Amino acid sequence: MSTYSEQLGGYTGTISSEITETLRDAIITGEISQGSKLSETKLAKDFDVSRGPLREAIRNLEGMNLIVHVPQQGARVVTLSMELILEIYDTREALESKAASLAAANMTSVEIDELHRIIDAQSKHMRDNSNSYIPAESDYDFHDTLVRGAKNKVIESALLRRLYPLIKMFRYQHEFASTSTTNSLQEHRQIVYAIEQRDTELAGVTVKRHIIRARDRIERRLTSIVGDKNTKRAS
Amino acid sequence: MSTYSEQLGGYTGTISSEITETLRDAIITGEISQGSKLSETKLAKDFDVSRGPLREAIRNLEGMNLIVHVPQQGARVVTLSMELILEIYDTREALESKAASLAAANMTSVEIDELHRIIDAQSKHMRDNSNSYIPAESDYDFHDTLVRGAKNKVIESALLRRLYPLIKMFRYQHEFASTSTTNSLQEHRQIVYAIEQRDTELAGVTVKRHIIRARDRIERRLTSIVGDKNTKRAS
DNA sequence: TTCGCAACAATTGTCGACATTTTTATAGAA
DNA sequence: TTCTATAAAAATGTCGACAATTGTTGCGAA
Repeated sequence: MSTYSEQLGGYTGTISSEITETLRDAIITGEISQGSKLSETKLAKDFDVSRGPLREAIRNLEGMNLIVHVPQQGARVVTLSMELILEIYDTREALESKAASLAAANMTSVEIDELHRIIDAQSKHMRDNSNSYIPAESDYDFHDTLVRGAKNKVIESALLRRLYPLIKMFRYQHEFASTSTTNSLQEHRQIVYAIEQRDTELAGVTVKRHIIRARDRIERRLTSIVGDKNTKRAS
Repeated sequence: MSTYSEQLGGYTGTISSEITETLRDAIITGEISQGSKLSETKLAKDFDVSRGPLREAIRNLEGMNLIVHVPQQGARVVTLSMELILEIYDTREALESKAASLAAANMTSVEIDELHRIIDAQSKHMRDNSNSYIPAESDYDFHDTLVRGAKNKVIESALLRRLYPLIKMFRYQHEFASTSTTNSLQEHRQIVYAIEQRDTELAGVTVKRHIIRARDRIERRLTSIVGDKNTKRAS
């Protein structure tokens, strides 16, 4: 649950760090709704702390792209428009496919074993609950491990710290919590295969396709609801 | 000079914003040296302000990846190891090639004209000062315009706000301020051509190659100085 | 000498109050 | 009614002081 907040943010002990995590979860789950204003004075009263740590927490959330802070106007929870979601997935496509290439070159055998364990668990889960979905947490585990395996701290923070929170927020609130079943698992297997072969190019294109497919599913699903907004797309 | 800080950060009037810009420039130029500690109390005295705005400024700089902040330990200026520089360029390769693809699809003709103007200026500059280098500012203008043309705010902030400051810092302090001459200009022309043709794929690979070449130049130059550290590479 | 512990100094975290700006509410004129 | 202008209210920005943690220094014991 608090996996990446401990490893990446390094939050320890401080009040602002606890508030950061609490607010983060509240935003991701939608308990604090999209677009709503985060009043410093009000939140300070709610948490019974001074405004100092609260401002720090807001800054932290801004670093996760979960809120947008406008000087002298305050902070608002990000609004997940369809346009933004697609932009996020385009960005993820670029970063995570590169991460996969690097992972194929740099992952240790121990880390590859970890990928196998995750996939096996997913496989078992689907045998047990026939034709079920991959649990969201397990899917995150897979991608987390993949990204960390790239051994590139810049890509890692761009993805795990700045992009994934938004993706989690979207999935949670749109009940995309479950990724599609058989196909995704098969794609995960292909990814691990490519990495195992140390085939950097194959790993890259396989992950790229994996994410493009997710993006397209989302686009189809959202357009069927929202109607036909103009969407831009390339490559 | 303060182009992107006004447009992206939206810093207006506040003390913390001014301090942010001052410190940013001091870090980029090396006036504050890499790895040095940023003491809140000391800096607050230097700027003659309280520690509040200063902490905000430090957070802003953290968002630009220019400093690393460790809770209960303070903030340090980032250290541009060769490893980090190469990671930055790998990340840039992934993001900016994608940005180019999107730009080929989404750029307006006005923006394409802007690219032409920049290139023409670079061309003129090289005719006038025979066999000179492209000025750093002009090179940034080109890439800024390209990235903005993608019409993807997520990629835009990842590049302009979080990655470019580091690149500027590196170039400035290593006197890479000037990019290589004839080749780079020719590559810029190829990029604009691909965008003009609305060829998303070509635009992507052209930019990718452009950045890979820059990365390789840096790697060769740094390894020749530092010696032979193990470097990882894929694709 | 080297290690460990205690007292001290320095730094970061937190707080409450004041200053300034933004927003809202109200009143008056077109 | 609608718009503008003014005043009140609320929110953010900033400050100085205190609390808690970290890092350092110096002494004494093994």
